Amino acid sequence: MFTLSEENYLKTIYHLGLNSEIGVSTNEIAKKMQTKASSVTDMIKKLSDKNLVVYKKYKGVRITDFGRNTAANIVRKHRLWEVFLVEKLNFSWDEVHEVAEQLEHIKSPKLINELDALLGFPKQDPHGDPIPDKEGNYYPLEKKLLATLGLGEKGICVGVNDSSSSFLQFLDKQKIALGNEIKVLGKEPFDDSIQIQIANRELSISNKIANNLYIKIL
Amino acid sequence: MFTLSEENYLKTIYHLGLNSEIGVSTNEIAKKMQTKASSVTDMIKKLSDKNLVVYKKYKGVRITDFGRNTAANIVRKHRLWEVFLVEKLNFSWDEVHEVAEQLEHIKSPKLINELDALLGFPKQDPHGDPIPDKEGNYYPLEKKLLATLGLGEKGICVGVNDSSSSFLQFLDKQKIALGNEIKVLGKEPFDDSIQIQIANRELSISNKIANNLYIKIL
DNA sequence: ATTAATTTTTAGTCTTATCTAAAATAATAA
DNA sequence: TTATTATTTTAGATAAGACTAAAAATTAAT
Repeated sequence: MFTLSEENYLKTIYHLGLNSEIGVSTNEIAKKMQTKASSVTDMIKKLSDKNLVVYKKYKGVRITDFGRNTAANIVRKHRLWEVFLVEKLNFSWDEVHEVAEQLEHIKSPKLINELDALLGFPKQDPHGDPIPDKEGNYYPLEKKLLATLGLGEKGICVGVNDSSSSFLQFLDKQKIALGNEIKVLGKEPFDDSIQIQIANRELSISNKIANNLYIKIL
Repeated sequence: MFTLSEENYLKTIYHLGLNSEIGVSTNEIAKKMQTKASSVTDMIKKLSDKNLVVYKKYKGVRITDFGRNTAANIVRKHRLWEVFLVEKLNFSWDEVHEVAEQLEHIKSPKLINELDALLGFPKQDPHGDPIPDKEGNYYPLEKKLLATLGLGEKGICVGVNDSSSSFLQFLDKQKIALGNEIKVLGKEPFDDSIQIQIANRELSISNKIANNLYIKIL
């Protein structure tokens, strides 16, 4: 199978390539992985030898169908473990990532299928991100950034764009959780802040926050 | 912290040293780890540098208090994961070892403490082996090998000596499980087999089996 | 108490995954 | 279009963990 390092590089290439038609550049990968471009070139060759990516010198990499499938399976494991940690082990949503980064590399098909069943076959992780099925397919929710909603629009909080601890902890402090209903009461042109109603409270939300919260329109 | 390899060597040294006063030999470790004596010597030096073992050239190693504590913590994780796999994920007791070997290296104190709570703070793993507490202490059950019981003696099946898949699958097939009450009906001098009563059935058990089943005397 | 056999260690090599520095290629600007 | 800048690759080095073969130390046997 694949080494820890190979899996981590593949996952990064998978995420970086999701919304782009062209290849993923060496520097992009290096930045995301906090490593050097030369290390990336080395690893890319290994991934290419294993048919996980297609590599053309100086032209970046593109993931293959096999690679995409393999990566989606790692993402599936990561997100299922995140659900487990929150639902069964009382982790908060800002604590799960680091541990899931370790757990996603455990090799046992039975383990992950049984875990899926134990959790009731969840479709989203604690941050609202979709969990791929066994075939690597997933169905992203229809969602918009809070910042793009118009005055008076209503929706349900379904995910975050930024999963950093500081952002998630901010949401906890403001008692904003996935599933909450939100209505836009006002938009302030001066600083692009937004006034919202959430669970019978009124809050003023900065533009930065509004650009990192996903809403499903009702 | 410690690498995967360091943890695996330490665990082996811990287990090999449990019932002996003298040091553990290089060859013993190599045999158990399925590796070469020279690799063991290399690793022993690393463990010694990290104060996990005391090493004297040609004299084998002894684990330190710090090493014993570290090893017991890995064993604690291994056995808690085994309980989880059996109790929550429908693994059978012959399937758990391989996966637990991976899971035992996950680093997260919160994870293991919450897992312990989720499982109801179990004291034994699915094979009847004791689970060390956070301080590395554990309390082995008073137990005897079935082969050593006298005629008419009764007890409860509390553990296995051999955890190989083939032995565990044999027990499953014979419907012998931990917790079952067993009574010795007869002992056959010719082949040292034993006649037992278990859950209203009578069985003839070979000496080899009887030497791998632990019984708590009633 | 030497010799022989076994165990353990050392020395040197290999692979994986990293890095730095330099060379090669591609992209951009004058 | 040529020169400059940025990106990417290559070459060579390093560290961890493993191996083989040979040397050294210990143990066993005559």
